[in-house]
Amino acid sequence: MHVRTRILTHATRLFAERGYDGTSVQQIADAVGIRKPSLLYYFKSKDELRENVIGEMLAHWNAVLPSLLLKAQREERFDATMEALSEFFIEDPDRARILLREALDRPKQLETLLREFVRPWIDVLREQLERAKRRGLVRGDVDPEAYAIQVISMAVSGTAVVDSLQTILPDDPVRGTTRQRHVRELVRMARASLYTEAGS
Amino acid sequence: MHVRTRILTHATRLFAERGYDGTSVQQIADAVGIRKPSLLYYFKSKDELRENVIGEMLAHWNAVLPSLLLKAQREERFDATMEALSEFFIEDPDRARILLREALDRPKQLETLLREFVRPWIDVLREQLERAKRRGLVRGDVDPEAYAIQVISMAVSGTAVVDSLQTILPDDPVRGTTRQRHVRELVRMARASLYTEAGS
DNA sequence: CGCTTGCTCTACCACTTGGTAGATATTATC
DNA sequence: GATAATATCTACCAAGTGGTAGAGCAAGCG
Repeated sequence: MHVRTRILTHATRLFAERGYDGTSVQQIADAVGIRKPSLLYYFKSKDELRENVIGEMLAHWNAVLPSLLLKAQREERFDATMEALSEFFIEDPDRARILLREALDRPKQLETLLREFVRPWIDVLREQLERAKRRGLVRGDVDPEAYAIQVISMAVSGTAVVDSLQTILPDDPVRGTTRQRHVRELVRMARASLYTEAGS
Repeated sequence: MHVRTRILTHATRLFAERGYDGTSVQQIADAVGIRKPSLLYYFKSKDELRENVIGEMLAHWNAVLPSLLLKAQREERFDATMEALSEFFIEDPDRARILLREALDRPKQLETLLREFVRPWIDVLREQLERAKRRGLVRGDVDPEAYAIQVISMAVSGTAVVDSLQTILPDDPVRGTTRQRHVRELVRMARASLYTEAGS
């Protein structure tokens, strides 16, 4: 694996764990096993490194999501769309943590990214839901954009903070682990609040 | 207003906005209008200041929540319990932002605080829901703890990141502002996914 | 008055921060 | 083998970090 990639891997992990301001270039260099100026040879500033970490995540988003979402669209299963969206974060909690940190630290910049990378898919989902409403499959009082945001919120923040949840949502012999209980309830709520009797 | 209080106010605002690592003692002192050593006369380290900021929030939690929650309990309206919990954060977004930052930065410490300040109320809620399930008012497949966490997640993270949401959830002449749409959908989802036909 | 207590300040400290200059290797190309 | 491009290093920098020492000063009290 090339040095540049190794830097991105460790930077992603550390930014997710301690945040941008909580991580020094020195610590990242140490983790990779190189000197600080060597790191700054590949990324000429700490900020450029951060942009590339986010860029990598978004590239993966664009590579993975479309096929999942289009499949859900063909099958007219709207909750599957939401599951696919959530799966992206549940699969790697660091993605959720970095996204959440960006939302807190740089809300304006994040808005620009959301416009480009998330908005189009929300539009697709809205059209699906409006059609399904007319056929009586989906509740009439659903606000599609707000619904999508709430489900993604649950997936992102739940995934990001799962480490603090053990006390409140303990492992249970019949209900499963903290994470299993968490995801199962997310899916249950998303479905139950979306479909009419006819639609479910 | 006394100096100590003013320090706490500005520290809360700045920690919420830029995070603990992203805020220097100097910046807080500047905001208050005093010199750095004066600040450190009241709080003998930056970490002690952080602990007091969190302590203030938890004190307010303990002062405000119990009456709201017990009222909801007497009326047997479980969704009102969740609304009361959410209201605490929606009322002041800084609370949500600081809580979320603590969850990301210090998950283990937060777990201890949750055990003391949140767990008891979750237990109250669970008993309410189990009773209501037996009477057929609440869906049998609800996982009470997981449900509570999901609703709080939606309130906290939604409130914390509302500044990034304008693009995806724009103001709408008929549906209202971003925040109104967001809260309305939260309440709708919480209710719709909780009650049976008989219970709603 | 003299003395203490509470508060705010100036001046300073050791250390870390992000970043640069420039020498030195390593590798590929002719 | 000479040369050029790529990569990694040592040594350094100015600025900022959290924190301390201790002087000054005002108010309250005997």
